[in-house]
Amino acid sequence: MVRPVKKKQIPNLQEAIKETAWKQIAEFGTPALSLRAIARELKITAPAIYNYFPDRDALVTALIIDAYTSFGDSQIEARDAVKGDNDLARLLAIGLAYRNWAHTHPQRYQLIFGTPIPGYEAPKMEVLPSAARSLSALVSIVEKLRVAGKLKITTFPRVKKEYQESFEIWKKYGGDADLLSMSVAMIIWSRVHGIVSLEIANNLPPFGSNGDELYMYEMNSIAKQFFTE
Amino acid sequence: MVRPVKKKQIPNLQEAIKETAWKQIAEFGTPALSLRAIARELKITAPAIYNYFPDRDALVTALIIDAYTSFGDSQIEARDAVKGDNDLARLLAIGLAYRNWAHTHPQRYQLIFGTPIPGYEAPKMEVLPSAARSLSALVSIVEKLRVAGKLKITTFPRVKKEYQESFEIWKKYGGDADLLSMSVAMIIWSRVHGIVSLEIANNLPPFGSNGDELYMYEMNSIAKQFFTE
DNA sequence: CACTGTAAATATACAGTGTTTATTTACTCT
DNA sequence: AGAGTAAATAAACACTGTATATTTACAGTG
Repeated sequence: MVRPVKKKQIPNLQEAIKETAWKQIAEFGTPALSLRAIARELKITAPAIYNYFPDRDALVTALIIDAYTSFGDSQIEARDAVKGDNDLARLLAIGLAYRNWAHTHPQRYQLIFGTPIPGYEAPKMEVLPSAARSLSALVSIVEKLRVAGKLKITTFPRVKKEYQESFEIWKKYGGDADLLSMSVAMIIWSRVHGIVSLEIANNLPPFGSNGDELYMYEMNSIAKQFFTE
Repeated sequence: MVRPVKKKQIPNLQEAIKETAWKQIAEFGTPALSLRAIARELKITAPAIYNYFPDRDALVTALIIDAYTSFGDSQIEARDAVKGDNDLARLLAIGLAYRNWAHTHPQRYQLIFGTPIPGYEAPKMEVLPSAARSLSALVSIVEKLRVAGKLKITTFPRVKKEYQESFEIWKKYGGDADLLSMSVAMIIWSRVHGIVSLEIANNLPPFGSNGDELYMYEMNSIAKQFFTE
C-alpha cells in the first residue's frame, strides 16, 4: 500500500497535524514535540508532514501563532466582558485573564514566551500580527485611560529611535495608541509576565491561600502607581 | 587504540566536560547541547562521559549549579562593593548587577530560569542551595532595611502554609531573614526578572539610548514603593 | 617483580530524531 | 482515454542519548 484512497484519508490534514501536536505537547511537554510521533499517531509517514509544513520550525511557528491567537482572544473577551465605563475594572479583568490563561495552558505560555524548542527561533515578522493583537487589549485600555486623563505619569523613557519604526508596525496589528500608552503597557506586561513566568516554572511559592494574592497585590500596585481614581 | 596512556589523557575530565559544554552553549545556544559533540571536541567517545555524569540531565544540573554560583557571586560582589551604610545604594547595585550578569550570560540565564533543555526538569533539592545563595544578597539587604525601619509596608500576602517549610530550607542556604523581607525580595525579583527575561528573549524593545532606562525606571519604582528615604 | 582487581576508556549496537530523495499512486483535467 | 499533477510512501542519511560488553592502564599486594 502506497497511498490510501481519499475516503480513508484524514480530511484537513494540516489542522489534524496541529491538533495532534497540541495533544502531544499537553501530554509530554513542549520539548518532546516530534514529527515522527505525530505521524505515528495519525498513521501516516513522517515525510508526509512536509507537504503541509516545510520543516519542523514552520510547524512550531504555526503553533505559536495559534497560541497567540487563543491568548489574544481571551484577553479581548475579558476586556469586553466588563460592562459600563469602569476602565480600571477592565484593566483588572485583563490582568486576571492573563494569569488565568497562562495557568490553564502553561505549555502554550512557555511556547510563546520561553524558548523550549531546541534551536528554534521565532520568525518575528510572521508572528508579529498575532503577537501584537494579543497585547492590544491591554494597550487599548491604557490608551483609553490616558485619553480620559487618568494616566498619572506624563513622561517615560523613550524607545530607541531605530525601534520606533517597529512600533509603527505594531500599531498596524495591535491598534493605534500613543507611544506613552504603549510604553506603560509594556512595563505592566513585564511585571505581570515576571510573576506568571516564575509561577509556571515553579520558581515562586504560592502566596495566599489560593496562590493568587501576590498577583492581586501586584495588580493593585500597578493601578496605584500608574493611574488615578 | 582503546585507551590512551594517562599522560595523553585530559586531566580533570569532569571539569573539561563542563567547560566544553559551556563553550558549545555559548556558541550554538543552550538547546544544541550534545554529549556526542562534547566528546568529539575532547577527542573521547561519548560513553566516556558517563563515567563522570550518570546521564545528560546530570550534566545539565551540574551546569545549572555552576551558573547559579557564578550569578550569586556577582550579586554578592555587587552588594559588598558599596562602601558605607547606604543600603538603598546597595539595593540598586544588586539590581544593576542582576541585569548585567543576565546580559553578559544570556544562555546561562535562560538555563537557570527558562526551560531550554528538551525534557529536562531541575531536581529542586540539588539545585536549591546554590539557588538560594544567589538571591541571598537581595534578601539580606531587604532584611537590613526592614530592621532599620525603612520598609514602608508592614503587611504582605503570606505564603501558603505547606510552603513555609520550604522557606525554612531556603533560610539555611540563603541566610536568615524575616518572612516579610523574603516576600518583598521575591516580588522585587519577579519585577526584575520580568524585564530581563523579556529583554533576553528579544520581546522588549530597548528603552532609552542605552536600553537601560526602563530598567532604571523600574528600580526607582521599587525603591519608592517599598522603602523610605 | 609478577599478579590481580578495579576503574576508565573504547567498540558496538539500539532506538529514536529531522530531513532528503526517488518512487508510486490517486485524482483531475483536457 | 490519456496526460499531468499532487500527495503519499519507501528507503536512506546523519544525527542524537544511552546500554552493554570488552579492552586496557594503572594501583596495590604477595
